[in-house]
Amino acid sequence: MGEKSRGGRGKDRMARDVAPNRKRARSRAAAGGEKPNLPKGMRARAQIISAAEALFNRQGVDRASMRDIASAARTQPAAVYYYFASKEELLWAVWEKGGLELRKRVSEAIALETDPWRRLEAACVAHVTGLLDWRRAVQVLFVLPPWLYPESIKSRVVELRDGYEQMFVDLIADLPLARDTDRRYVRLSLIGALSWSLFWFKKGGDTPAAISKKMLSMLRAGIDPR
Amino acid sequence: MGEKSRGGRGKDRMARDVAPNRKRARSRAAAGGEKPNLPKGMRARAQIISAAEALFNRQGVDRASMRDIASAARTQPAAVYYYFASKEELLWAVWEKGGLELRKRVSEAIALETDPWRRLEAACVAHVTGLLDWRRAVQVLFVLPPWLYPESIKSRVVELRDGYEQMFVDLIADLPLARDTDRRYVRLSLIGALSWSLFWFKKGGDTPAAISKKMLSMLRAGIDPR
DNA sequence: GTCTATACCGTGATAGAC
DNA sequence: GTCTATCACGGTATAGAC
Repeated sequence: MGEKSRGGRGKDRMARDVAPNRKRARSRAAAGGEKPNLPKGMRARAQIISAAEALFNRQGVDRASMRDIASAARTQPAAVYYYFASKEELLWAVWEKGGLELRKRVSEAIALETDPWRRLEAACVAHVTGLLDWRRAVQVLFVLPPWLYPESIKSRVVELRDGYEQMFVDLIADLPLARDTDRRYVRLSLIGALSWSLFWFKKGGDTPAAISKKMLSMLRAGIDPR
Repeated sequence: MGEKSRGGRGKDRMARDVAPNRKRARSRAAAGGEKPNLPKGMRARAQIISAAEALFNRQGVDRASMRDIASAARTQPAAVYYYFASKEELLWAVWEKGGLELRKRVSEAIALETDPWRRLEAACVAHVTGLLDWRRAVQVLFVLPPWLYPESIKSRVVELRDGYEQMFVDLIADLPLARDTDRRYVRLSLIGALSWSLFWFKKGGDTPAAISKKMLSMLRAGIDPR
């Protein structure tokens, strides 16, 4: 996908931005009924995102073909291209959805606490729980190395991730630490240790919540008995 | 690559194992001259692995085509297939080389130390230094989530990684810790935090060695001043 | 908005001359 | 051992009827 544009005809027609779903939900929304069943277009769109989410995760972005995605969403490839200008845009839609969802989870989790350490713990639990909740999009976002982000959506992805991490920056800023503690490294260590669980987690072992709590408490107390 | 076998004709012809390079280096080696310039075959083989290493890392395994690899190695695609039965076998060769190399680095680093904490620190430094040393194969190995390992080489890859991690298991077993410390989590936290640096490291900031030392000392001492 | 049909082309892999 | 030529497949994307 990146700069290569394999398949498809011609050279680079990726950056087009079709966005047909701008003024969605007119008739029904304007008429009063707000949520009940989504306006047709949005329903299909959501289904496609959901199917893509699952396939991107299971097979990796490159191996999941638009044909497969369409088929899993019970539509035709052409329908997918009606909603998304390209595979990269579809990927962005998946990531955005997942990122915002994870962000919301964390943000709701910390809203319930006031003590800085407990707030951070709640955030960690939400982070890992969200990540490990199988079949969800966030994984791909967190697991793909940044230098492989498709060029056309890179800036948006980076912004999304930065926004997410900012929550942790703030949480760690509130901790009562020694003056010379490097809070940046606290964050990087913590997020690294937690997120790495993606690579080794197996169902049947410790729960995501248990993992987070153990790791945070280790980092908090240290492991050297001195 | 995984279970899908896209491209290529027919269905599944991947698991073949050609290995023409079994009894390499006869004439010259038997004749006495051991190292000077490698027997032709090995030289070409090494060049291909090296090119693949770079491309797999830069573009991701799926986007790096055998054509590109051949071209970067200044050969023809068919020549690549002379040395490697399939792309997956080439990937394995790259990973094996990188994994063994990293292992060697760590193992040499700890040989110089006797104190358990210093040994661990040396290992961490070697680990991160090896990982962040740009253009090197280990990255792909560490960055690709295990569920995306190609089926045909999965067991070998897992074995390679396990062997590597075992060194850390041993190092951590030697630490003088409180009886109730969960050493498994020490390892997972540490390797996670360290390896995650792949995702955020930028040249110009802290060196790999500095990163490792900071992270280890944080985990060792804890961050809560109490 | 959705479907059928298809264009175009890069991919992994092979055959067979040399 | 290496090269030329090519195969068959399936990739992304599109055109145009409905």
